[in-house]
Amino acid sequence: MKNIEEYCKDKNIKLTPVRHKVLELLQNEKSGLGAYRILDLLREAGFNSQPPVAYRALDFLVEHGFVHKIESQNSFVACTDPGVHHSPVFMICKKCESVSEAPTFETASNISDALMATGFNVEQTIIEAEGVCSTCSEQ
Amino acid sequence: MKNIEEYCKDKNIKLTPVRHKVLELLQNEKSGLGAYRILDLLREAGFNSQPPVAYRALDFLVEHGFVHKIESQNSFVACTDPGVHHSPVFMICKKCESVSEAPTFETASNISDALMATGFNVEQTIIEAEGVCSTCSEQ
DNA sequence: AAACCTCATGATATAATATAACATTACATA
DNA sequence: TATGTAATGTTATATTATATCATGAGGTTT
Repeated sequence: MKNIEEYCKDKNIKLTPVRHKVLELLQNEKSGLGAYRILDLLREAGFNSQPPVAYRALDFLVEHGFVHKIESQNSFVACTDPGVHHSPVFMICKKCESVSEAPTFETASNISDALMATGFNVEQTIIEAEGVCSTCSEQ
Repeated sequence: MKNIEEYCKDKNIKLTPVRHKVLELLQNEKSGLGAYRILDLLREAGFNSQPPVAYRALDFLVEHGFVHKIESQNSFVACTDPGVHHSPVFMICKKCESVSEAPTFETASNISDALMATGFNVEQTIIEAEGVCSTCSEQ
């Protein structure tokens, strides 16, 4: 969080209270949070709680790479490596519902390369793996 | 389609009229279709048009691998290789909106392997690439 | 044939996710 | 001060998806 605050100050990006709060909420969660769950938590924290409030904050955070959207869940998670451009790969545990970002693999960019070779010009990849995390597997 | 019809007959899977129609609609489209767009098309074709009708048909088709869901669009596309178990990789063109299924790459299963190596037990992968297709790139 | 089971469909309502549109405020700076 | 830009407030509505209970269609058992 400190890093992000500095990054924003440096780049003159406005991490306003509501944006800061949403980011904080996401950083405190291992699972993805839906926009309306975030909205509830904002309300509890004393913020205005109309849907656009949450969606705007999320748009901002996603746009700046501080948060990722998990497409298969319509949920959001904090980025574990903000500021560094990357193609995230997510591991979604169906037992404990944790969502974790895999350390960047060559294989992620290999997919892009393979698709590029077919003539398709990749701009962004969405990669989400569903399964059981190591902790849950051990039990 | 013929193949799927035979496959269903063989396995005693019921490809009812509404399911058949939804599959046909998707096979005639290069883009993904949303459930409510499908619903409209069903209505035009004289079918009952309440939401559960479309969702049930889609659930069935997805379950049997005849159709895939495009998570980043909440849309659906016909599978280009039905009956064969695979981890699809989609290429989504943001110009012409076409969605095409990439020929199966080693790299898709490499991702699984790499994640498995970290202890995460992959059961399913969702891989969607956004960009510009070869046809649109040439223009 | 009657009773029964299972799966599919019909029908209504509502939940969950997301955005459009326009008004207002806050702050930087010309 | 006034003017521009970005952020926030506010209301309404669009879009996507599911819960629930009723009805029907087709086999299977007795």
